Amino acid sequence: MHHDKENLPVCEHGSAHPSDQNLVNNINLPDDEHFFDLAEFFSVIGDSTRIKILYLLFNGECCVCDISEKLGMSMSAISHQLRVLKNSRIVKYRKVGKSVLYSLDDDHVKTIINMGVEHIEE
Amino acid sequence: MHHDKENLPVCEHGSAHPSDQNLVNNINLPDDEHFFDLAEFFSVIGDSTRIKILYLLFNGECCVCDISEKLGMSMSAISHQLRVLKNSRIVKYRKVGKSVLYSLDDDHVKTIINMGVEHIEE
DNA sequence: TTAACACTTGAACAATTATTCAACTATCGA
DNA sequence: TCGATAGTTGAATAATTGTTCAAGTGTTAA
Repeated sequence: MHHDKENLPVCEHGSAHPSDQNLVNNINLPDDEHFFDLAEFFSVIGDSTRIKILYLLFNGECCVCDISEKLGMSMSAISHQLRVLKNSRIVKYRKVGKSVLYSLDDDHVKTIINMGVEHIEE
Repeated sequence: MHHDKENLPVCEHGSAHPSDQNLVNNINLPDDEHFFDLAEFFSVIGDSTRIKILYLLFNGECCVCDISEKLGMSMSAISHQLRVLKNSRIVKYRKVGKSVLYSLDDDHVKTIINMGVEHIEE
């Protein structure tokens, strides 16, 4: 769809790959779905609002109202983002009276985000 | 800019927060810049094409041409994405003759991506 | 039952972004 | 020098996406 095989360049790997065994040609990639799912997971974390929400949830479960108040954003905006997090099974929820309490579904995410912090702080 | 404080709901935390010490109010958030940088880092990883490129680079340095060929995409598209990865200091490069060899700048990223794999595989 | 509250949802709009295309630089071999 | 190769870059386009707005659901207290 977005590419014509005939127009691809043919690299001769002159000085870069001196031997016959070209490393990159020996790699077989996992299927596209694997990369798509992986990219989707990281792009869900890759949003300021959603990272802030997760940061709040590091301290325990929290209702939509409190998150909204703390982040200074509308409940609608937060609710939309919580749905994205829920669909990726990063957060879960339970209903208590009028409130819906959200919490992390998995401690994994906390570890991954903390590694991200280490990277940007170099 | 995108929010009117007066319109925010005032949550009474009835059954959800029985005690006086409302947990969420005691959390003080890092500044926006911190979350912005963190989100940007994850969104750079959160793209199929860029994850594929990084996957190839897990095996060592590679020229733009080979990446382009292996992923079945134009050199221009790959070059654009390599720039994004370079700007986030996720990859580095060196020039050898006509080629430009890219490689991971940091083993950190490999670990983070592998943790992402663990998450999506549950 | 009524009103207020907590939250969700779909549509619309604005902003971001990935790829393509065309033009460009730089290096190498002849 | 000339042509071919490897790569970069800016503009344009199409697709995705975050927030707002308005209207909805369901629960609770009066």
